[in-house]
Amino acid sequence: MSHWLFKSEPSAWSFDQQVAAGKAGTPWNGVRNHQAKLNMMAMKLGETGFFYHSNEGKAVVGIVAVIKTFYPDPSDATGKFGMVDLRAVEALPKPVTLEAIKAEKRLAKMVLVVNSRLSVQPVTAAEWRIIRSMGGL
DNA sequence: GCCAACGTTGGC
DNA sequence: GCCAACGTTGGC
Repeated sequence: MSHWLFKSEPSAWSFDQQVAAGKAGTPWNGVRNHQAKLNMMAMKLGETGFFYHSNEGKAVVGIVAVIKTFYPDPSDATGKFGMVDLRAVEALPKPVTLEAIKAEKRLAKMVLVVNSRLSVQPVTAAEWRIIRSMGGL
């Protein structure tokens, strides 16, 4: 089982909205970056990821699960890009801020730190465990 | 196929 | 609001 990290500006789509969408989930649409696309293509049903609030908050705030694997994004006229469907699993009792992540030496190689612009990122098993525990899970 | 120009993202 | 980093576009 791999783990992932999804970035969203809360003003565009927040974890609260993801929670409100319930078990039916929502498509993670609008990705127009090939590296992010490749990451989504690698996702398997039931895999989990962090939900990260960029710009405002700048913190990992919750956990989501893949409930539908990669399929074409109908809003992409070129037909090159696609999306997966996600549902909220649970919120972190304590959001883990970017500041806290940067301060943790074991997370120095996280994609979030090294390539902050990538919107859909892989997370290693160790990073997953560390951030979950920092978040109070 | 190179690369300059431009647009966007996202931390600060 | 600024600007660095990065991706994309388009002229040559």
